[in-house]
Amino acid sequence: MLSLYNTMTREKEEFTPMNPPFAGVYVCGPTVYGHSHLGHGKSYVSFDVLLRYLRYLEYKVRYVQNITDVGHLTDDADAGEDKLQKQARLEKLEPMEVAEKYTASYFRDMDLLGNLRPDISPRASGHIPEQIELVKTLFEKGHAYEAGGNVYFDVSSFPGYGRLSGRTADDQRTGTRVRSADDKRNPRDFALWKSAGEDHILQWNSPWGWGYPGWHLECSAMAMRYLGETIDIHGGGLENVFPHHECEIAQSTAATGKEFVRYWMHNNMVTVDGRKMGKSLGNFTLLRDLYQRWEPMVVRLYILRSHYRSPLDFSDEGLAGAKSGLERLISFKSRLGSPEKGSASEAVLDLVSRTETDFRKAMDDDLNTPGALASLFEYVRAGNILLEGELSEADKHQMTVLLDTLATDVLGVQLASESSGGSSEELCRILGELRGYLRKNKLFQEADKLRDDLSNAGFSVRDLPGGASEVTADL
RNA sequence: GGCGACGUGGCCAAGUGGUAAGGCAGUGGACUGCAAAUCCACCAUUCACCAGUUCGACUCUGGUCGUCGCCUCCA
Repeated sequence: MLSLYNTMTREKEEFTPMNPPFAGVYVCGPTVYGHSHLGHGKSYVSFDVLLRYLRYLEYKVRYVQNITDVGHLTDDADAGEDKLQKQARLEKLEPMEVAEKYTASYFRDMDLLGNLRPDISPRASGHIPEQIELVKTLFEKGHAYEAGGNVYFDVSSFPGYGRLSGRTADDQRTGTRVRSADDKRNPRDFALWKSAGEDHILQWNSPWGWGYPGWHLECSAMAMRYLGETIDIHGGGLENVFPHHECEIAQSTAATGKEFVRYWMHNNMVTVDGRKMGKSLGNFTLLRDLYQRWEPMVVRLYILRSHYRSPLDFSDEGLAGAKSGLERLISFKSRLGSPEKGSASEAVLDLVSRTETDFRKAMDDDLNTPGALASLFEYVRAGNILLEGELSEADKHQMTVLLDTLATDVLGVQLASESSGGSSEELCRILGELRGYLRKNKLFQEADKLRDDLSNAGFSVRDLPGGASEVTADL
């Protein structure tokens, strides 16, 4: 039974969707004004694993993840320039060109990391009518007011405000670091709709004049549009608990009178030397840069080696460890080969079922991926021992199926060495034969030179029992 | 100041009442023409520190120290 840590209750709770087998998942997506960094990677890998595991458990999941292309301001939620517009100015592009550019970049980086595409990736700018409707509803129900062309949510009208983040009314040092907009009745009130000046390119007409939606609004509007008024799981980064998710709860619940989200999930940060990796500190590493030095699957495994609710401290040592681990998994997979299906032996059946049980036990416990990986590595060792002896094709097939299911389908760790696909695979075979021939004829000097040359070119050589050699591309 | 999280071997990281998973690195051995891969063995009497509860605590309670996050935008 899968249990998930719910930020709202601060407890692990058994997960049961509202309408099984269907499950609705909404995850806060990126604001597309820059390339993705490792922090985005950790976040979206974490939720990708959630999705994959839910599907493995045979839930019919609809996964919605927004693309924020409007309304996210550079300062606090009520002031400053639109991030897209600012980036557009810097790059001398249209704001929507910026959005397209970085949306494409985001998907490219996530595809490489092995994240499945969301079922729906709604753009905030494409859902302005839904957002306006939501504001109208809040108006009608007495939760919103207009001031100076702006529309604000009246936090005092919603008693549940602060429950998710544990913040009560007087907690915040308002007015010190946050300069409140003058026309708000209460500093805690947040913008639903902002009136736009002439210099604001991204604007739409509304009952309150030309303007643009507040940042928090889009997630409520789009989540409810595609997943209904109550959604099963809503995920996002820890830093969004307050104010973003708190505001989402307020505006959604106030509008519908129904519970907005049943399980709130938040993933922890990537840190660098113990400090949060983030745009403001400027200490972020772009995924596209990381990929120059490490295979995307190494990065994915690196992320999976820590729990999603723990911080992940960025280090080359960690990445190197992940790389060795990935090589071990790949090597095991390649030892198994591509065997024919059949009926497996009891020993293998036993190992397979034991592994799957351990794996599921870890995953059921709030997606404990380090524990799940441990079960996989134990499986690899046991499997390697079995491979030393006689194994039937059916046995190998059974073991391959399990490895593919757990490592690749559920954890999303691709074990095929794609870089050596196609014609280079053929070349590797020929070079392997050559080394085997040289060794058989005791031409060790030549054989070793071939190995060294291949090594320098990024290929590994492995001599197999029986005199043949195998050449594979390094990660 | 308020809210919250965390502190486990050289590094990373599970475990939350019954006496420390797993990975990486390292050491020794088997195998090998030599390597690599693989396998075997070794690698925390101890879980920041101090009290307390308990037959028993890494695990519960209280305190101390340390680190970090949120309270402005950030996954």
